[in-house]
Formats: sequence, structure tokens, C-alpha cells
Amino acid sequence: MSWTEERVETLKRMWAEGQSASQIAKELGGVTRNAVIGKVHRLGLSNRAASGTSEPTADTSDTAAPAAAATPEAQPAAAPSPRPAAAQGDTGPARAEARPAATAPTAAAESCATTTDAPAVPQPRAVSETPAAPPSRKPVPGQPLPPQPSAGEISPEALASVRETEKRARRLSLMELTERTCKWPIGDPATEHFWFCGLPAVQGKPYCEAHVGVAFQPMSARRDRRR
DNA sequence: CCCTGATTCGC
DNA sequence: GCGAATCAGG
Repeated sequence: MSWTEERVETLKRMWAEGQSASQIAKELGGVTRNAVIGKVHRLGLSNRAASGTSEPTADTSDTAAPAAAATPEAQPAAAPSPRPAAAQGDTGPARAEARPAATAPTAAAESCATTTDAPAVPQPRAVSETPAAPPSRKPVPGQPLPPQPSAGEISPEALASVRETEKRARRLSLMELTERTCKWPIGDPATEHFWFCGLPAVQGKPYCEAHVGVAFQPMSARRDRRR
């Protein structure tokens, strides 16, 4: 793979948006994040509003003016101060280049997007799978709320597996989630008793084995169980 | 451990 | 110019 104009353009755009080097590399394909970083430096576009876990670097003095290091083309695009955190994160076939200016209002229990993909609700993989009831919390703190998934829609075996699994949950916080940790929420968000499963997620899925089992079910299975 | 960007240096 | 290896850090 070589740095064609198109690829460089994508690189510039994503970098300006605050995407991480690894994300850009993933998007471009055929290159590593090292290659991306190397290119970024060679292009002269380097410092931007920090990244990952870095600090905002408070400009204690005067006029700000970052003074970009001799960057030929001006970047009238968006200022990368706030976490861009665009949707993305899906190496699927058809990718939409849509980039809403304003963040869409998310559901109640939030689901903010980190730099990687968002720990949100399951995204049905089209075909015959369909999300079967991500835990819907009851606004009553203090109660254990036994069956995570709304019972009745999940097979007893899967439910038992989930129960067992959740005892071993890593209990990660929202910020500790990564692409390879199970993002299944456990507990009541309104209480201290809330965390994410955090066990190793199945490749390509947002959940661990057990939670995938209750999150994704064949439509037929659901239909049969209903009513 | 996961991740981030920065730098070096042989190619 | 390129990018793997390495470094420095959260």
C-alpha cells in the first residue's frame, strides 16, 4: 500500500477529527498505526488537541495560538478540542461517511462514545439475528433485579450461563471498556451497584460469549418463545 | 494488560 | 519517503 492522494486525504481528515492513529490505520487498511504516525509527522501535521488519556494541556498564557508547525494547507475544518468521538468503529462492508454535526440525543442510560466504538446496545447483524432485550432497568435502586435480560425471552440455559458469568464479571467502568471487553451492563445505573461485564468479548461482537448468547438470537427463536 | 503518540534509523 | 522497533506515557 502506498500513500495515494486519496489515502493521505483520509489520513488528514481523520487526524484532524481527532481519530487515533490506530483507528486511521484500521480505516485505511494495509498500514499500521506506526505508518500512520510516521506519515503524520512527515506531513508536518502533528500536535492536535492531545489524545487518548492525555491531558488538555491548559494554556496558562495569553493569546493561545497553537502555532502549527508550518502546515501548508489550512484546516478550516472543525476544531478538535471536544472529543470528536464520531460513530465509526465498524469495519463492516458498507460504511457510511455520514458525520452529523450535532451529536444525536442518546437514550436514557447514555452510551457515550469513547475514541473507539461505543459501548451501546447491540447492533443487529442484519440477517437473522436480532437483539433480544438488552437489560431494561427498573428505576428502583437497591433491588438486585435478578434476571438481567427480561426473562421469558431467554433460554434457561443461556440465562444460567449469564448468571454464572456475571459473578466473574470484571466490573469495569464505562471508561475502562475497549473493543475487546464485554460491554454488557450489570446492575442499576442509578446506584453504586453498576458496572460492565468486562470479560473478553467475542471477536467482532460487543459482548462476551455468555452475553452474546442472550443479546443475539435468531428471530425464529424469539418468535417461538413469545406470547 | 490495554492503549496513546513520538522518535529513531535501516531500508 | 517509508514504517518497524522502540520509547515514553496514561
